[in-house]
Amino acid sequence: MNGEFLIDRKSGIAAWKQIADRIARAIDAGEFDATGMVPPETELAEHFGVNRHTVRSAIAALAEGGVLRRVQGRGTLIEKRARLVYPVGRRTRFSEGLGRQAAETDIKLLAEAEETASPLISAALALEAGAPVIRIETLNTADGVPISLATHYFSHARFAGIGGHLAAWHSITRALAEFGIDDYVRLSTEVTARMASASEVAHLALGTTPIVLETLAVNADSAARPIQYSRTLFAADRIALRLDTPGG
Amino acid sequence: MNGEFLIDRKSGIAAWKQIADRIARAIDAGEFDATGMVPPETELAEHFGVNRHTVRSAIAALAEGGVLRRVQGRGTLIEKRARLVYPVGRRTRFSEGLGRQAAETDIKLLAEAEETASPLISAALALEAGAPVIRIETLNTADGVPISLATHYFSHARFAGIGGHLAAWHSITRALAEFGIDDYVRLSTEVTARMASASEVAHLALGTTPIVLETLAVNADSAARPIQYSRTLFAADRIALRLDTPGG
DNA sequence: TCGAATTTGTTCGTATGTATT
DNA sequence: TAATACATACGAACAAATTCG
Repeated sequence: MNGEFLIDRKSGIAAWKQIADRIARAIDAGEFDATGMVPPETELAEHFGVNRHTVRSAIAALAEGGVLRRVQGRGTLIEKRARLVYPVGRRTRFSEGLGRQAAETDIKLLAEAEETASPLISAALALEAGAPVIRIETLNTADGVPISLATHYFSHARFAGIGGHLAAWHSITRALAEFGIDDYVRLSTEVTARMASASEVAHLALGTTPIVLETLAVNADSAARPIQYSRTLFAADRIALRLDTPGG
Repeated sequence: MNGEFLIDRKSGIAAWKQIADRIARAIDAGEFDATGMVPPETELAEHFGVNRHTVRSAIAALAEGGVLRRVQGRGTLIEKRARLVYPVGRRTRFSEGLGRQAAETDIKLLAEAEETASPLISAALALEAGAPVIRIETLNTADGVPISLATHYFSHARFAGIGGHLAAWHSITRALAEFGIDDYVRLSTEVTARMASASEVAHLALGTTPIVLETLAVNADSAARPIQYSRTLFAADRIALRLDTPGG
């Protein structure tokens, strides 16, 4: 947490917010692991070149978000939360991905709708332009904690009624199995990051840093025919994507 | 760009900033591709439920960042800039990755230092705890545009003086070749996202959304011995990572 | 070429929020 | 708690440039 760059007063971001973000990032980087607590308010105030009131506002916001806990007379303690690692590879499945990191994972169906495919989606699914597709929105959780928010597209001609199967099975893999898909593989994954919208913040229960990792992925059946196009949002402060590139 | 979620007045983020972010994201999603311009200020003001001045502040920030261009009497035009796709896989090399997307790439040495390895780095490089390592900071550009900011760690025992070679060759691959490394492969990559620090914003020339994709990667020689541990930051609004999952 | 409509640019003033002392 | 400075946001009016019939 270097002090060479102080607070930008014209950034459109309040000073307390900037300080809260930097404290959160320093915690994330493990800078206070030795003590398990944040430096005293007076010290932070001097470090950032602001008044102690401002530091207190920052800490209050972090305490509100469950990142810190203030104890009068002792200091400001860090509530620990490990970042989960989500493997992305040829056989990516939400239900298996987190493995031992979570006791129980769940996929909840948020919405289902029939649409005509946009050019992007029809290309990804190898459908004719404007072909009917099923859009499915899911919230994926691990031990009750929201992990990701996904939008899936399937060909309507081939997967009519998949929403019902998903709602029953709580598993994409099993819902696809109802249509004779015994196995599927991931063809491609593209990752970007951005600020979350207000509704995404709400669904993913994002805290002080509403940043999401956005993945665009295409899955194919064993005959290499594309069957699923998905856009998935991960809470960036809760999840790291891991790409394993073994073999050779 | 739905209007159901308006502006959060208690978020610590100024209204103009929130609007700027949302306009930027709508542009990114291609919502204004039909006209190539943003709706008129009065319309945006009504849409977001704010005064026209506030919208103007948002647009001013985006214009400053080169996202928009205002023309009196005509409207506010979108400056197009395609997002580059950076492939990440078993044979990831910056000099080759962007391929036809850029005419010329360059790696500039920013700093070199000798350090003792942290537990994380010594584990990644299969070194003894506290072994001396070389830390190298580079700025990687494509056609003059900053793409990524990287910190690389190498064993000092094996790669003493690599900084000089890197400065001379402007290529990690060639610098490693000076030490007899004919080929190397990537073992793993971990991707997260976060807000950029002020110095990172400066190096990467980030605009209104100072979000970076952070990758942690380990490269190994042909004998599968780890030789390089790197942390790389990509400008999230300029780069998408493509995770290659070969085989099957 | 004219003129109305549209859209951005500018300048007042006022009120509120944020941060410091 | 109170005084102060500055950034933010709103409202109204008008100016200047562009478009289009």
